Amino acid sequence: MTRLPPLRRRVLSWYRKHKRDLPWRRTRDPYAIWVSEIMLQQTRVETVVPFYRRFLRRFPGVSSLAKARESQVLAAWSGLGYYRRARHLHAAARIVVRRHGARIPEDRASLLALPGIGEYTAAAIQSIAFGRAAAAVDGNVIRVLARIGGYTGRRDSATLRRAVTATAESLTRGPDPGDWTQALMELGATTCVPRDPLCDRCPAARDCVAKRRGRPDRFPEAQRAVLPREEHRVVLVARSGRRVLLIPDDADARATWTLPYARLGASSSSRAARPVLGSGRAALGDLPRSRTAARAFPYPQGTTHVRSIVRGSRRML
DNA sequence: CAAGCGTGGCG
DNA sequence: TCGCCAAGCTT
Repeated sequence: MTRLPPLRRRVLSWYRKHKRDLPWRRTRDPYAIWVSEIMLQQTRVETVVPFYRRFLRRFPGVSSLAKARESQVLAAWSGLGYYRRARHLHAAARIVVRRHGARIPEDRASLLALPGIGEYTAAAIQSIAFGRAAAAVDGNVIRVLARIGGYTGRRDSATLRRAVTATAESLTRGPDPGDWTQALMELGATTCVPRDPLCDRCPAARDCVAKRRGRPDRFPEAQRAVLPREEHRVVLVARSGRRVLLIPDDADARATWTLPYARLGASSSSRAARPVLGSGRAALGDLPRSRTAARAFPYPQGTTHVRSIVRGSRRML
């Protein structure tokens, strides 16, 4: 483990040379960094960028976000997915205004108390926005450190997570905690990628146990496969222009409803044609602007139908 | 702690 | 076309 500090230095200098120019790397505003971290949960950088720009234009600070109606926040989030993140972010903004005088808290406990902020996001905000040493362990970090350390176990196993977290915590100590947090994730996102990692340009190649053993792509072990499942229900569909209203026949207030794109023969690329319809008793949303989306949407202008809809979900094998 | 949550990209 | 996965959190 005496080799870890040189490893940290090499990865940091690699990051400064190769990091992507991303909008949230051009600010030190904790609110903006918070928004970026929430959007980036389970979502790729390239997907987030346009949403991040629009969202910050629409809600430039925590106070404007807190003042907005939830429906406005959801509208700005529409198309990004995982809509609970938007509800949590909005609720958290109101808490920050009320309880913290509209300043993003710096300490771990206060951050964790905000809806939508877990261990990873709290540590990411602490290090990136406030320069505090905190180990942000996300999927990238698990993969990168599992490979470097040669740790076995599945990506979501408690054992692997513990081993990685211990290593990550020992590595946080040192200069520039925020850059370090981002460096490790950047390495995972661009070089130490899940399949076919680019070891010949990796600053940690000489430290990497998985590479030494061969087949670094085998770390961490594969996740279990999942099966899709469909539920068919009856809903009322009303459309006016690009506005769409869904009223399900029963009130599962927590479900997010979309229309049955799969039955239209839609390919994965036109899954984007699904209107985002929020959740609850009645769900209101907009059709995407693209021509493909308009073609894939079978409900004519100005009419009302009763159709079946699909709720996609996942189940372990 | 497993399940559920949206969407897009890749081989 | 299909399966897997991606800057996780909540219940």
